[in-house]
Amino acid sequence: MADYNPQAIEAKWQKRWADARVFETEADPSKPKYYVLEMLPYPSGTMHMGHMRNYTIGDVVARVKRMRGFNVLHPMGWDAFGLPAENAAIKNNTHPRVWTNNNIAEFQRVLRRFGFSFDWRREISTCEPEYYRWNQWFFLRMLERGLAYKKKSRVNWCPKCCTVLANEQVVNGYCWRHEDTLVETREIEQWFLKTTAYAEQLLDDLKLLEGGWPERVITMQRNWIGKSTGAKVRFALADFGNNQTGSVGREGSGSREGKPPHAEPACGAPAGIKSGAADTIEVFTTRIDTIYGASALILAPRHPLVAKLLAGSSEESTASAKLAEMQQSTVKAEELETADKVGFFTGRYAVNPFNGAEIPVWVGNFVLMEYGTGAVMCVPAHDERDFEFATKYGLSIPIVVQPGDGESLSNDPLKEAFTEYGKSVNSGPYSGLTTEEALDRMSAKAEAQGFGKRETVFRLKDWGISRQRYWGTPIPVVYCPKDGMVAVPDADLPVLLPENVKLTGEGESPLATTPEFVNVKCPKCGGDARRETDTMDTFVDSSWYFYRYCDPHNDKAPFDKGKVAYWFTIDQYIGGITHAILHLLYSRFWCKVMRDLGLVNHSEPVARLFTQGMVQKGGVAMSKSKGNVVGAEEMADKYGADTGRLYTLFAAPPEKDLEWSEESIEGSWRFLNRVYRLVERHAEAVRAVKGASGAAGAKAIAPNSAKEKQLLRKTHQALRRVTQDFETRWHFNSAIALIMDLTNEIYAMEPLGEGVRPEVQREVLELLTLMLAPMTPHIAAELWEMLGHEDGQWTAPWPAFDAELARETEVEIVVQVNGRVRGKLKVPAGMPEETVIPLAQAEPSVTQHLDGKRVVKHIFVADKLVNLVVA
RNA sequence: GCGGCUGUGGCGAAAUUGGCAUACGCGGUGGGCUUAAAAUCCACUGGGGUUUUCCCCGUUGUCGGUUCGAGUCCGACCAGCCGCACCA
Repeated sequence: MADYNPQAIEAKWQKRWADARVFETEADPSKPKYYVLEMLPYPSGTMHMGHMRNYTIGDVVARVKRMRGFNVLHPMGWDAFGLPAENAAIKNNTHPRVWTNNNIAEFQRVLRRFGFSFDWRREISTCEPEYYRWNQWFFLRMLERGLAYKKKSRVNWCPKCCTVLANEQVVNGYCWRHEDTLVETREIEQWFLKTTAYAEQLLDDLKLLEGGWPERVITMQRNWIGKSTGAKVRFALADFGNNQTGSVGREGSGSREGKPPHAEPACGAPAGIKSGAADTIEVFTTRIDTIYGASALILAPRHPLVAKLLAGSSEESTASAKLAEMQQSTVKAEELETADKVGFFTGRYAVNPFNGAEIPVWVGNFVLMEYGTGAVMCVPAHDERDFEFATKYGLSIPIVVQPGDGESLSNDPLKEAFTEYGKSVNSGPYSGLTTEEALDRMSAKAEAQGFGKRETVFRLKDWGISRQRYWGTPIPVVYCPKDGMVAVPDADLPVLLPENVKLTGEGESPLATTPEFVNVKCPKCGGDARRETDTMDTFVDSSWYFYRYCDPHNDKAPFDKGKVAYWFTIDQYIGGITHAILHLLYSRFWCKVMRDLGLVNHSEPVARLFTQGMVQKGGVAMSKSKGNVVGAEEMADKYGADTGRLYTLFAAPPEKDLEWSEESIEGSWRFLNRVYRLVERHAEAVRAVKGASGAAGAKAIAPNSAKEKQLLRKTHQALRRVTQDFETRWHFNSAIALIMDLTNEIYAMEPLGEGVRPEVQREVLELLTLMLAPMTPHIAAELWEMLGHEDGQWTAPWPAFDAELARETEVEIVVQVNGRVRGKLKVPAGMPEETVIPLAQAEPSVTQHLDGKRVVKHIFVADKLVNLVVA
């Protein structure tokens, strides 16, 4: 009799699984498939129990599905490019590839020690040319279709990373990697992928994900894409080019009162509208219906027209200083939140194309250059921000919408903006229309007259993928003095990342200082040319990696279409909520591009997404930088992988954060020991039983004593509920509780030798180990073997529970009086209402509560409850 | 401000359709085994009573509603966490 020795058992079974190639799968259209995937890790630091939780959840799903007869694809790989490798390499004076591959080796060792059922033949590493050449290939396809383009633009720049960041990588104005580093803006030429070309689809297709993705993630994506439908409207500038107007001395005082409102012109553009772009200001609005209430136009401080407007204006001298201050104001999120609205009058006026009113043109710090047109019309009565601004600067606040429901707004004074829909008033010919009608007709008018058009704008921006660092995929483009920008031909891929590069971590891209990389012959003319030296954002790597798993060693194409068609879509994707926007949005974009390239036939890559909670210690997520990690390897050394797996499944439901507790983990360890001792105690008797085992598919065993009956009933009841917990809901913690409970029940019936035949013992103990198999596969396999099975447990299907054996023959019925429990009744199951009610009324503990009262009504729930309602 | 999630014992948590709240585990207390300890096995662990295989009371953040019956459904509020945030 040996004690439970997890280290020996785990090593033994991991070897058996590898030797028997249990987890290796091939596409096979004759079998139902199941693709379960955990987000690929970035190989850095040490693997801790936070990582392990993620893979454990996926592994349970993979193993259950395998037992259920599915052909399961469950791969693993490495998100191997990225800045930390480069920074570590600089610090340690080594090469990023060496650092990365060391980490990969360690990560792999730890994952193997936990017995995760990965098909390791499909392992990918994104920093290998056999992988990243396909990043380049995709890039070229996008370039051909205008989905990749280069443009000079104001970009986010992290001074610590020394590189550009995507909008998605800026968190509250700080770098996503450096919480303490403010992102700067710089004007740089860089490459973009046109995610905006798919904005509408990315938004619409979220509907396909409902039910399969967490509502929260769908909402975050919807907000991020940020669709607004409205109209762009051009306002002509009044008197522009002539600074001798009567505007002096009337700054900021709303529209010019002296002029009578223009009558709606019968046809053609209102007076003053010219088609030239230089003297018009275009605004974007979702509420064109409120345009008669506009009392100013407000431009973003960085709006290109501002300087022109100020030149020679009456306000030039004072405004220029204010403008300069505004333009370099902070990007810090916390300060932006609380910042006051500030602005100044430009000295210029614009003409409202609907009524000809001249309204002042202002500059305001709250108007964003990045959204819409960088200019807004200020309608203080019907927009909160405009209201605040107008109140502060004394702009007029005309009411042009009244609430539909009787109560009407009045201007003496208006206390807050009315931003809802209602009825138009003071809006010329549109007065009396509902907001919806006014929106429609006024948009039509603007289009007919040519001074505006309906437009949809998105908050989503194109994805900036250029990075001025070394450790990433080279962008396959060459610049030739004669031919200009030339795409590298497919046949020349991959553009290899050179190995001998001086890494300084400063300023320029390291590739730019590597002549043997930069200097190249032009693919078109053969003359001297220079390579692009930017590398790709690593989110490119992870945008399509899960396709590569289907066909990881293909050197003719990113993947075989047939293989992908078999395995996709991903049935279950598992990862942290941190990737709710970045990775998942880019992946969805990539999928749609691939679909339009004819490579795949679906629009969404991931059918179901599960976001697991984090593992915390001391209330904060485990991370190396916080110094609160529980290393996965220490865990395996101390308790074994099975205990680690069991505990992370048991301590909290998978979607919830889990606070690590060294004390609680002892409970999981004790339980596995308890199961081990139980099986070991009866293994010899069980092995002596001849004939096929029940769990292996033979007919369920018939009990021939009360004790056997009870034991089998408890076992099959547990099996029924555990099956449900695995299949219909992911309640691993309650599944484990049920198995613990069953174990306790069996202990309470010891000695089993008295009154329980060995074949019944076998049935019960086999089912126990099969229920544990997906969660703690090593000990389950060992116990399975101890029970006399020589083939590995991996061939055993998930057992079916026997409804007949699970059926309760005697039930306890709760008797309530006026909803309060007053007694209990032990009766045979299935007893009818007319029999139970008199019994309930006769129950001594109940009669005292009926005492002299009349039962006016009774409720009967079969086998469960009686409620006597008394007056 | 907007959107979402979560509030259950000393702690982590359970409770499929509204039907015995607190399963399972941790921690705690007591006991068996042992020369002793560890390990292990057993019992108890919301409060109170007592005739202890029994009774009473309380209880799921707060207040109200629906219902024979609410942790669960509805409404309002409070607290905490997360996401978005001048998006025109």
